[in-house]
Amino acid sequence: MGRIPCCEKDNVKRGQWTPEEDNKLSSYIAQHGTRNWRLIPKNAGLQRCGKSCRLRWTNYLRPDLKHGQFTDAEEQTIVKLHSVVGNRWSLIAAQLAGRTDNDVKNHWNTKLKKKLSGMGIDPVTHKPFSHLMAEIATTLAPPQVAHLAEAALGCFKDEMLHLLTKNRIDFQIQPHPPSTSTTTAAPHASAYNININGKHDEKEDTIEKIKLGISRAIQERPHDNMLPSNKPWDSSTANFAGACSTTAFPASISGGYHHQYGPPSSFANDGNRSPWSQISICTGSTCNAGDQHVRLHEKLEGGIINGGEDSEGGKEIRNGTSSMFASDCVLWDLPSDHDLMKYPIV
DNA sequence: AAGACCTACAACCGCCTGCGT
DNA sequence: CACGCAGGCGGTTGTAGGTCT
Repeated sequence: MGRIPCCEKDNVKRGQWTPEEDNKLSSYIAQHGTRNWRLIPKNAGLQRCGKSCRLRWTNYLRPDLKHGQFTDAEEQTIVKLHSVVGNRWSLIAAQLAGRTDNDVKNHWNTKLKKKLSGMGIDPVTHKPFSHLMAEIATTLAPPQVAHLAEAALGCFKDEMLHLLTKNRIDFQIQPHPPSTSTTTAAPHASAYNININGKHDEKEDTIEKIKLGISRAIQERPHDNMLPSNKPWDSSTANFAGACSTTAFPASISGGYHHQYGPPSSFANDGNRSPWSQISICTGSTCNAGDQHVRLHEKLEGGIINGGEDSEGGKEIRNGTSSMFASDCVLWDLPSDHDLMKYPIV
């Protein structure tokens, strides 16, 4: 036995709301409030389903809603919370004044997901792709690794291809030049440089390069005992379960979050630094301590985030954002033996 | 200039949960 | 306790407007 529909579908209008309908609904709610959505359309003179009215009101007409662009701080919050609670959009939206779950969900699906992918972070697990590769490599014997790597490739190949081709990034995986790059090369300790050189559209070639990256990751896999046994991505749910029982969960969330993305200061609001650049430099294998870390900050801020061109010819991909270029630092940043362990996940 | 393609966002759908009877 | 209903939620689809070729 199916569920009784919330309204007779024959008599209700669907699709886009007109300004007249909006006015009717708004003025009715202003006078009578939002009790009993089933009656509201009838009483307000609308040929709409009560549910449709409720959605229109909560997602669009409510006077306390913000309609503009999401700010950096809001995006930060979304990513943080998503890393802990997953797709609990209403929970996330509750932490953002004036934003609805629908807003947050749409923003995540259209922008933030791609942004994270572009930075080499898996938007589902919030782990760097290099971490995933390392996990594959450390948990399986060689014959299995090859198969699983293929499967993993299948999982994010499409997304990567989309990013690579849409944004016209040409990934040229090549060994570090022997010594010439000490001052000019990207200051991360990856086994490869990844150049972003403008137009290049050979998908098959790209797939091959990704495959090469995977096999390289397998070859260079760290010893099994080098990966931390307590995986924050596994425990994050548990953290949240505990945190949820209190009302102070945002604090708990921030605690859990920097486990995955680096030191807590990554998210401190220190002036004009883009939170994205900070995330990107602290992801898994990318983050190298000391001078290299500092130089990378300088590089990102001076040469790239400010709209410049870095010394290797890399260009900012999308006007005004650092998101795609951040991928230069982390995407296919293949794990060398101890690279992954430089910033053990506490 | 026109069609194809892409993006962002509004709206819908169906399931789940909680509450009143 | 069972049932029915309203509201909430997350996933998915539709579409308008912008961009690219």
